Amino acid sequence: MTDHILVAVAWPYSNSDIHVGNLTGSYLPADIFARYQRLRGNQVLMVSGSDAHGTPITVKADAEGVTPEEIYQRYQPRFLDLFQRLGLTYDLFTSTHTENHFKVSQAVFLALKENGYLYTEEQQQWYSATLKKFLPDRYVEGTCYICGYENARGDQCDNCGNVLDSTLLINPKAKVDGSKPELRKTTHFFVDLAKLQPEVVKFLESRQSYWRPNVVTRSLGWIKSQNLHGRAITRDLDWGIPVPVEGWEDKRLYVWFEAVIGYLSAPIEWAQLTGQPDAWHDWWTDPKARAYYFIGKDNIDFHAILWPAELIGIGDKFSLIFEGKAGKPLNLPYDVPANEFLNMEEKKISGSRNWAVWALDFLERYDPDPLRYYLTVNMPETSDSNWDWDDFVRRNNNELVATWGNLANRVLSFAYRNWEGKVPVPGGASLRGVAAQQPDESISLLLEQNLRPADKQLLSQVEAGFDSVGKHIEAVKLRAALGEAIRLASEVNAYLDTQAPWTAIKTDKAAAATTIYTAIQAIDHLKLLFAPFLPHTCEVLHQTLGYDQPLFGEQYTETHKDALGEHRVLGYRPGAASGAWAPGTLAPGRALREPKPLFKKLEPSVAEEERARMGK
RNA sequence: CGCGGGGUGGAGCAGUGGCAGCUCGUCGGGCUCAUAACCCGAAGGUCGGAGGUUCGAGUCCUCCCCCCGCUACCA
Repeated sequence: MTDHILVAVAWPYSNSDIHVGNLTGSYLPADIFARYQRLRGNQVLMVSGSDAHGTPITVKADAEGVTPEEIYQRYQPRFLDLFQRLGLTYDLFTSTHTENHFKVSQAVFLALKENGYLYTEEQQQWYSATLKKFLPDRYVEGTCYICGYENARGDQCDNCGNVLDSTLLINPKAKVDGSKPELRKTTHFFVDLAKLQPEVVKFLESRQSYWRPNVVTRSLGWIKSQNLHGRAITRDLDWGIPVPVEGWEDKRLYVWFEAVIGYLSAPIEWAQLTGQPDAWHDWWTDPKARAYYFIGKDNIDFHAILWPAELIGIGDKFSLIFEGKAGKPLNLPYDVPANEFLNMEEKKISGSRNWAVWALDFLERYDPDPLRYYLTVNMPETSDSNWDWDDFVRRNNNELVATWGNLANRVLSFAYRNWEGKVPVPGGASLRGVAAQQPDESISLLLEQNLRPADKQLLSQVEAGFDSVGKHIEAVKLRAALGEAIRLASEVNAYLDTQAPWTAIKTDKAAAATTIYTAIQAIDHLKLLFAPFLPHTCEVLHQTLGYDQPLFGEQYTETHKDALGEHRVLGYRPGAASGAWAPGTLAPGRALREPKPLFKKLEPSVAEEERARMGK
């Protein structure tokens, strides 16, 4: 039975590079989960894209005197480059600045409107006569009406820290040209969250038994303490998605409302690009499909409350509006395994103050798998965690290199040297007498007759890992899952120490052959258990073990044109992917490729150098 | 104030009623195939504090203390 699994990953704002905190918060756990589900044989669709709209991008564009589009086009290729190098296997990583996303978002807006969940209301906002436009709160500065600080921002005072009502600012000035703005009335659409609240609460309560407490208790607590109230979903801007209502040409959909719709628009775009336009329904309207949203804790409200509210409000109207045929309701999130934050050397990561490890920069000096390893064993699954350079070096050297990398290296180089580059035959039968491609039955018989109790015991221990590691990944407990895999590697090291094939080979080569066969078989299993976490090195190991077909498929980038221009996307095609989450049987006599160490040991001085680089 | 998360041997964490565990580090020993890597053993904790429920409590209840978040174009 194969399941349809939507892996929905947080959409990065395309106004800044990605750092290790972003990675461990959402992108990396999503990829580990997706790779595991693919190995399990499930139908995975992992989607995301860059959030090209919203104030952060226009602020940066204005500061540099370029268009928001230019900002987005600058970061998009850097995202794609990073995700390929780190092996984040999005089936589609696109952007919100596509014709498809515009249409899907507008259809969602209209569905909510038709179902009676939207209403309009007048508010007052600052308007600049010189710029001839409304100013977002952040574009207005003035004197704080609470503490008297003269350079307070429209949305918050940096001096007293209070959140401000921008219309009360004293001596307001437009940030761009210093002109004095005036208050004008403007009308906006609001989504009636109060009306949706009972359904949202019901949805959250139905997930309470298995969601992380920091996600579900917090969301329920928040709703019950203050109740949901109407929230504006349009703004007076010119960058973004037009409001699909006559007379509203000067307004755009508010970015908080529109960006999450990417989880729906990206699967639709993916379906179109792969020539099966209806395929997105398998993940979105089949109630058996499960959707997992990988996000950081800052996004919990949007994914656990507001997005479900939008989906509930859409009802079954989306298909009717978007593709002109009656449809079914859209699936609500199955799980939202939000992570807490990763701190940097005990202090909060800050992109603007450059207190961060930038992912692309990191990959200039180190390999991707050690980064994936460290970020996984340190993943902030239950509380904030900490990036520490000493700890990075220690864990790389003492766990990744020593326990797992060294295990593969010591066994494979021993086998390669002593058995003519081949997998030894248990019981020590002559290599010439055993064809490398035997029928499975004769291999089973050979193993049954020649493996000793200790060998069989080790193999069944490691095979149990497919169950135990798998269960942890399914519950999105990735730290525990990887810890379990490392523990199993340690078991194999202990087994080797007991059997001491390096001694046996001098007196009883047959016994040594049985031991090394068993160890290689165990490594072949471990390779799969580690594969979701360490895909690059496991792929190399897979080849060293003599396989020709890769474990995973391949990533690619493409450029697509639509009415808005060009956008570059990242994709994934399974191709010759052959990995499966199940113990295989290693053929005795199979030719190995020359083994090389999978990981590099790092000098302890690395930690000092990296801290110096950060200016600490 | 309130709400949410967290407080477990030197460090980082797991553990929702039944002899307190894991990884790293430390100390001692073994091995020498391996990237001075691997294996075994030991020391080290009154599980933030106080009270309660129970035959039995990190684990449930009550109160208290401490840290983090709920504000930011800073994930």
